[in-house]
Amino acid sequence: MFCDVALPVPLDQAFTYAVDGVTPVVGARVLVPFSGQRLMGVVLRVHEDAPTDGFEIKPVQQVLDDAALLPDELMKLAQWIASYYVAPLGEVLRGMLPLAAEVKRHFVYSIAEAGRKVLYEGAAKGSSRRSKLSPEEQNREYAVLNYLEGGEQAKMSALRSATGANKSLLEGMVRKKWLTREAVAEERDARRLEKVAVLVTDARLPKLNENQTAILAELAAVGGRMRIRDLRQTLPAVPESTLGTLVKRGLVKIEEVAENFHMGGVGAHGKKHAHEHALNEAQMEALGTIAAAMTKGGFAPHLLYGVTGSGKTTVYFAAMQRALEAGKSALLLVPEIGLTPAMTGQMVAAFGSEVALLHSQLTPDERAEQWHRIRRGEARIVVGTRSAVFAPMVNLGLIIVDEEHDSSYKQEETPRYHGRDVAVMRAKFNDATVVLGSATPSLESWANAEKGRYVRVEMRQRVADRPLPAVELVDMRMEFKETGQEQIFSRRLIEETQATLDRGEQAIILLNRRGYSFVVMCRSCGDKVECENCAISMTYHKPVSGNDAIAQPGQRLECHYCGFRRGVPKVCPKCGSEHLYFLGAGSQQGEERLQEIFPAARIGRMDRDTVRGRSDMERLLSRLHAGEINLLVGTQMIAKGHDIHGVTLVGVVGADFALGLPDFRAAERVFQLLTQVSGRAGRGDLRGKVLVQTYHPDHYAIQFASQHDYPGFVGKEMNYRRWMHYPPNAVLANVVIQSERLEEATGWSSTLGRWFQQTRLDKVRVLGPAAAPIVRLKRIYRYHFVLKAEQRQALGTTLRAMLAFAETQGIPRRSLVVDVDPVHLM
DNA sequence: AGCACGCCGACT
DNA sequence: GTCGGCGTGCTC
Repeated sequence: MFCDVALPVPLDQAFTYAVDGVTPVVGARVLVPFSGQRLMGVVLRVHEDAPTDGFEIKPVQQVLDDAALLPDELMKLAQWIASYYVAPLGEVLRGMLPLAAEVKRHFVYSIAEAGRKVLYEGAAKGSSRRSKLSPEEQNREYAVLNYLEGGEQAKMSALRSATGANKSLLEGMVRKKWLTREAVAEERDARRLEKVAVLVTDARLPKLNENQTAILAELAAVGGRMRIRDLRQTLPAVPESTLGTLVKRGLVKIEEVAENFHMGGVGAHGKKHAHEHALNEAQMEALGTIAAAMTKGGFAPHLLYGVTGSGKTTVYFAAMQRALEAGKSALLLVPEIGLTPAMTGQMVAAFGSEVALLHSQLTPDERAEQWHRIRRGEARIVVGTRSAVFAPMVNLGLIIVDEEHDSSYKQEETPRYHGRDVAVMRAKFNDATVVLGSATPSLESWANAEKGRYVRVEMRQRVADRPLPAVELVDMRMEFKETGQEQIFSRRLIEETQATLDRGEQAIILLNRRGYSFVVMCRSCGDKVECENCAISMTYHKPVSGNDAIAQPGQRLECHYCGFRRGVPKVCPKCGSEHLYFLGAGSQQGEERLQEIFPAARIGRMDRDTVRGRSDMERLLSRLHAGEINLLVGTQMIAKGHDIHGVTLVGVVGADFALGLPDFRAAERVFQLLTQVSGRAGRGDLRGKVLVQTYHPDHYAIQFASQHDYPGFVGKEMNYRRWMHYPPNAVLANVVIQSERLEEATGWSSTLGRWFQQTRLDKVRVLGPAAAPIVRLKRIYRYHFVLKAEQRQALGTTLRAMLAFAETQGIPRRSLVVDVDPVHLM
């Protein structure tokens, strides 16, 4: 018997192993030897076709699961992703399994012939005397040989604690052939165990003392079993030994079970049981459509277009509740869990222990634990970020993708999948209902609804008939003409902010750049201070003292792409001039200016420098809710779904700079950002107002956003996309050729360019090669092609052919990044 | 990717 | 003769 195994290596193929022992099933994990390593892979096929090629067939070392760990539909989904995104299946599967934590990989060492010789013939002879190693290290080597003399294998950690040997010492001994080394990998159960006291029901009750009775009564009261930890808390007066006595007398037994997940750090605050709130008419209608689809069963994709404040979340809750009532499970995808603590808090409040949270801040153990809870059917409501789309749901009935337009659903490393699109495919494989929700749907989803592929559900009104905020545009060109100077904040914005604060209301101001100044420029040569590793201007971060800003880089210039930091140069690094000046205001400078303008305001800042984790976000938001902050400045983080009732003014500064970027999605991005941030205003009883400072007041993205006219925007933007053959009216792939050596990157690019020209491509247009918009990133030079096709199939065929050709040219696979449906072309 | 293997130059 | 640093090529 043989089995084909997908391994987490960047190779587009499966590997065949012999099975001599337990035969694994498809979807089970196996441990196999691979190029001197031991890797965990997933079985794709079990068969009896002896491979014909001349390679050696190694045996499977261990079968880790006796049943398929990945259900059939997830295996299918993995195959689809591998094919659609042109990614190695093994890497796709690795991304699906959280179980990396459960396989420990390490080396074991044992003594070899030469090592014994050294040991027996003594220190005086042989090469060791001439060794460069210090006497101390030589002694360690002997200690290692001594330790292993009996012929046992030992792990590095054991050798380290016994002899003080480190890795390089052991590796050196392997090279001298004193030791042999073998890769091992073993499974471990990532779940923590905890002890549970279980009442033995059929035991005859002997005479008991008070404490013993108390324990038995407590156990009986809660149904016969209880965690020992809880028991101790409930009966603090009863000594610990009493339980032991009961066990000895056969009245209670102790079981070890996998510990239940502890909801660390998520307060179950927020509106309790939001799903029970009365829905308004539009919400009822939306719920009705979704629920009907669930009842009917089968694949049913929906686009829920609801303006900001229309109460989409409430509909999600109610729909998930319906799924539970129908005995199904439901999956809610959100862009970033840490940024919407209210949503997760409400989920936990509403569904309690049925909820599992999956997000990037879980440790591998916690992730594995959640995964198993879901797989066992204990958690039927799952809330998570992108990769939660692979949660091993039991009886999945509903998938909701909140803020489906959000670009954080796109994974920017292999496999470069889009969480929203995978969610739709998953729903298809699972015969489930899928709901894509947004106030600003992506053009792709909108087009799918127009074509009738998705059912469109609309909620055009805010809850409680609150009006959408009035939007006023401030023409910054006029502002400059009239004031004669370049200021961050216009007179109108200052005036309105003052009025808002005077009324005792709150204002938030979006300043969509981090740091203090995002460009340091030389007046003499015009060059900007660039990162050493990237073709990117460095951002100036002003040091602050004392206040609540958290992340303060020690060096003041920072590259936002690779993290490189340096001091502010005294003179221009290129021409030596002393005339360096700082351009462009970021959120940090915005905060400083606002404090100058409004000395009495209680200002908070929300950006990646002040918000690192969920707790920072929660603290800022609760201060805002409590009114401790009445003026909040921040980057687009502030636009994400927060429901702050006291905010009546939203200011937008410099959000339109993106319109100047060479990016076909620029208008869409700006429209989304303006709409989302405007949606933060007027969510309470008071009417909201939005002031947008812009240099492009006539641009359609700005105009339609100011009129809250999504359909108008889409109409215009769709024309442009059609005209230019951009998605959703064409399919796109970005192919980046990268190398640390410029000559390689350009050489390979022109090789591929020639191939594209010579090959008669079927209905695929190739643009390039050209320098990527960021031509150097983290020391790597980048060139790219953009491929456009009418038909997706033609695109896939071309990409695969290109990869095959690249292989014949000796272009390493990892130097080619294939991005299907890219969200940006950087 | 990650590992083995081999070649080279430096050092003893 | 030994050691460590890379470039290359392969992985069932």
